[in-house]
Amino acid sequence: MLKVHNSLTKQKELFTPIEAGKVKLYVCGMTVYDYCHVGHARVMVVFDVVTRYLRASGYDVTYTRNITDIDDKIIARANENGEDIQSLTERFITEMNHDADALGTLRPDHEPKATEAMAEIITMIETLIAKGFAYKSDNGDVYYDVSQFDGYGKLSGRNIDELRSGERVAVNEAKDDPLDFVLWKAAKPEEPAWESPWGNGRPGWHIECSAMSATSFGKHFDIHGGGQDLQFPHHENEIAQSEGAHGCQSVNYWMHNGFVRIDDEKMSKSLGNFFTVREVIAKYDPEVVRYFILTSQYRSPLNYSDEQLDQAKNALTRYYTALRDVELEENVVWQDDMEFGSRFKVAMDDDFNTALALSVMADVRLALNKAQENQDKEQVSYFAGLLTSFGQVLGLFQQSATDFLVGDAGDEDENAKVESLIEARNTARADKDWAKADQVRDELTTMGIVLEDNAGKTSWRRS
RNA sequence: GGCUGCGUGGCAGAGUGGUUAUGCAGCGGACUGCAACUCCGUAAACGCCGGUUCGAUUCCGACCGCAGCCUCCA
Repeated sequence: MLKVHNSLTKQKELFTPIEAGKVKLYVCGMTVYDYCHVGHARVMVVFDVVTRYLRASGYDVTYTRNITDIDDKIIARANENGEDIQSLTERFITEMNHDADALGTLRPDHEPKATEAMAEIITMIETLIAKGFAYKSDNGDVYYDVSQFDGYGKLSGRNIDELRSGERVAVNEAKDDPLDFVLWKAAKPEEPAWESPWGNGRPGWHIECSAMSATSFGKHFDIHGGGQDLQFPHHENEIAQSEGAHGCQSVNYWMHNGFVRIDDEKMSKSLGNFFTVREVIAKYDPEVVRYFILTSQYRSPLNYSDEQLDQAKNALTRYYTALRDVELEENVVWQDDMEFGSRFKVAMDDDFNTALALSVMADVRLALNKAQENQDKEQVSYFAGLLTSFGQVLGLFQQSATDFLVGDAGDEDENAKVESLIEARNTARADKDWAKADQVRDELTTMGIVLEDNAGKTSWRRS
């Protein structure tokens, strides 16, 4: 029985889909004006695992993740670059896909773009105005009238009075109330604009998600996900829009993943303390990054550091070492495994507790290594199959052990050199010329090569 | 200031009212020519102070510390 932590109720709830066997999942994606950083990687990986696990649990999942391809920052960045907006956004969509693929995330089923949802956005704003939830102001902007929506604040756990007393609400003359938020922005000169009943302009940020999720799933869907920082105001506003326009509950389960931190501080663009995915995967195998993300429960903060990445790398190296040169049993179904499989299920059913699930995998690895020592071929291939079966759910072990340990993009010449040095060392060993053998090994160590002598065979990996 | 969450062994990170988390690192041993790999064993923790309880790291309260949101942010 899967339990999901629902931000709306602040507790874990039994997951029951609206339509039996089907899950409609919407996740807020990227604003495409820059490279993805590790925080974005976390959202992508977390909801990739959610999708994989729901599917493994027998649900037919439809996964929609939007792309914000028009907003203030995009316009600003395009101007800075002297670049066309569309060329900027297309460029970073390509880069995002590159990073997402490297991290081993499955593509969402739908990736709607804001600029391609203008008709739906405008229709929804018209509905909100018609129902008295929105008004056009003198400056041509259209605002949402927060006071008209009873449930405002129910997701982020605050009320209108509290918000009003907050010191940091910016004053904007055009609004009836400082808490009102923009649905449609009147065009300024030189800015991209779309025609609308309120004149040329472009949508506010929040409305696109309400429009696109409704287009994907209709008025009511199962899970809405995103980073914790979107809870307020973005998701709060989404609820106000969707429920205002449709007159019914929009989302059953809200899921928010925790932040990635650096030195106990949130990683964010505004603080400038972020690492992009591409700089990290230049140093570490992308799967190491993925493993690192899965070492903590998705709602907990995740502290980023080289030390943590090194730990993840060492752990993953041990898995791949166990899987190396093993003939694995195909089609092992982890759900059929009474011991490890059921423990894995308990872990994942408890709000996708990947940290606990990894500890089950560690036990499988131990069982695999022991079987290896006992030369029990059947057990070895079973546990190897089981391990990769778990790996399917977590998106791990998606490459060959050799590729991970040796590096698939390894330099051919260097690989040949390593092989010949190993051969020379083994000749020396056969002659019991230990000085020579050790000298060769030292040379390899200097090259960053680690040797492992096993059962008359020497394996190697890059350190 | 308001609201929310957190504080576990060297590091990371689960979990529980009374019994081993797990991983990385460490230590001892087996294996090895020596190592590495692997296995076996081992030590080490629940911020502080009260309360509830036969018993609390786990429940309750105060305190201290940290983080996040209240403004764009995954």
